[in-house]
Amino acid sequence: MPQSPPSPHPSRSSSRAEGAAGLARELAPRGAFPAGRGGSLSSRIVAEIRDALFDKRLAPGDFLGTESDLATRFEVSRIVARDALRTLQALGIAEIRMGKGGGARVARGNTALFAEALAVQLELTGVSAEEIVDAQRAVECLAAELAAERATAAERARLTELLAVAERRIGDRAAYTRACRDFHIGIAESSHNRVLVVQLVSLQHVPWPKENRTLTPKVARHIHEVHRQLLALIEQRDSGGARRLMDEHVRMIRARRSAERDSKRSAGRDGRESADRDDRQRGTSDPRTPIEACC
Amino acid sequence: MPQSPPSPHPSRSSSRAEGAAGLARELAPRGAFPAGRGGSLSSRIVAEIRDALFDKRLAPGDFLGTESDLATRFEVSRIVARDALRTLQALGIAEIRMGKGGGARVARGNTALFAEALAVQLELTGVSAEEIVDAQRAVECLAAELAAERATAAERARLTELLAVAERRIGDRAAYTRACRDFHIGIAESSHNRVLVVQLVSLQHVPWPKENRTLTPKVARHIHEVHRQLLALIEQRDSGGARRLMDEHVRMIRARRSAERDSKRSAGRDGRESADRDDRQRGTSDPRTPIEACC
DNA sequence: CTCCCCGAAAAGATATCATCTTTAGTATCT
DNA sequence: AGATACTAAAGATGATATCTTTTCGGGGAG
Repeated sequence: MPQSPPSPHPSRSSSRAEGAAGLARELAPRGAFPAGRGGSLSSRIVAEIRDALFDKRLAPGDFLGTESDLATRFEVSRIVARDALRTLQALGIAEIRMGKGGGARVARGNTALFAEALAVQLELTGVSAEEIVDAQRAVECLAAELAAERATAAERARLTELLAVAERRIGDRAAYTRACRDFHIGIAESSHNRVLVVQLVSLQHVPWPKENRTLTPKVARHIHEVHRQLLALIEQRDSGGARRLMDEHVRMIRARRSAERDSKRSAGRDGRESADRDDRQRGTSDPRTPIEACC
Repeated sequence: MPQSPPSPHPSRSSSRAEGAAGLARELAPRGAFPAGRGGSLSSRIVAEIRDALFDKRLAPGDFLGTESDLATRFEVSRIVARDALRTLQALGIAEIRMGKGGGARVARGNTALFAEALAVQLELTGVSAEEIVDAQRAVECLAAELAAERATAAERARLTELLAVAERRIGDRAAYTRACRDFHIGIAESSHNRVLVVQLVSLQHVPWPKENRTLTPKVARHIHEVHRQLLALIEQRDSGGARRLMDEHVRMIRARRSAERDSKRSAGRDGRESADRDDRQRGTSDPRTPIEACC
């Protein structure tokens, strides 16, 4: 049944032909699992491809083959290859396209996907809002410190722009919260450390976007002032000062959140303002107050 | 140490019957996607279950059903249910068991799985060792600070024990590195912040364990002395001091790693370096210098 | 240049067999 | 009679084969 998998079009789509040709020797099942050491067939394919990635025999953008290709290459059925691709896709390793010229390719880094993975894990672990905000403090303090040391002129200009955008949003709670979050992420990006960016985005992804009730215009103006000072410290390359101010800033956010949570709890069920559509049967002592994206 | 907030042991069979019954009404496809808003059928099932998790209609340990159950409930074929379960499994949301009484259940938080997901993303993004160590600094500094504030007597005793174990391992590089890593993780656990623990474990999972050439007994004794001081500061509840010392400690680790990397490069024989076509970020730096678990 | 058609490939469905795992039940030994 | 060990059945995933449907891309006709 296998209908000539190799060498479809030697001339056109060079990247694809080249990638597929390379894979034929790079990705072939090495050692030919004799008495199958591990679990399922699909998990072996996943392990094989992941190892190839870590060994740099695969790089983002490389063509992995179609379902049929992989099935032929690993001598399994198409469903097994499909299972493996589903897993690789969920892990963010593979991107799959339908239709002619489609197939699986090694994905580029996908921050959003990873952020969701972290969110899931934190949810499953059942962490509290305080734990998340504290971790945010860890990440953002260092981000501010490094941004002060390393931000380029272009990045400083961008932060200035983000700050100006946020100022215009004061008054609109949702919009200001978003602008505020973008400013914080901009600082993380200016740190030239992508790990910090990923961690920060993840943590801000955990709490679903919600209304921020204590974010009055007065509070927003105070936050804006702090952000202005923060940017000034970064422009002065005062890494210690930026770090301290950010520390204080996030501590304040934490305190406001805790207060908000407590007031909500004590206020009880007076006005049915919570847009939660169903009262959770499980939630007697919900440890997880929904918190907002940034400020 | 706090693990699994609710649901200690749901006594299996009851949990299953009850869970399945509950799901019948909790997890049924709501709204009946008329003209399906997006994506494949399996991705809708995944989204449905993930949303149920974030909405707290599902909790770790809940029974999700067998492949056939899901196929029936969502009115799709078993293949689609299977695809969805593959994805949920890869995302760490579901655990799947074979055999009688098997099926899919909502997973407990799985740090190892998540750590690997982070490793994959960092690999795909192509981050440098420096970025990782810097992020480690962010996490560990706050961990030390919070540990000083919150560590219980039992946790302080455990740290003392871990330190003693490490001292006995001086001389054996691999064993000392492991013991050292355990001490650092112990500090993170003493912070009572599971997010920090997850982040730290993830970052230490990224670089695969390797030899640490500059970890001579002399260096190890110096590290041990720093650790001893760190523990003393934690026992004195000097959070600021603990944070500063940890900061300095990780900076030193970073410096040692960079020096190691540089010496390796200058002494290095060739390198099939240029084979990588996409020149990674930030100039030259060899993107993945193998770095060690902890010290 | 646009529209339509065709082919490649994933998405989905159905049927069937293989394998694993738990449970129950029986037989045997003490 | 009771405890242990072996065996069989049931329930579930794992895997294969063979289809139809949907989606995407490209090339050709108007």
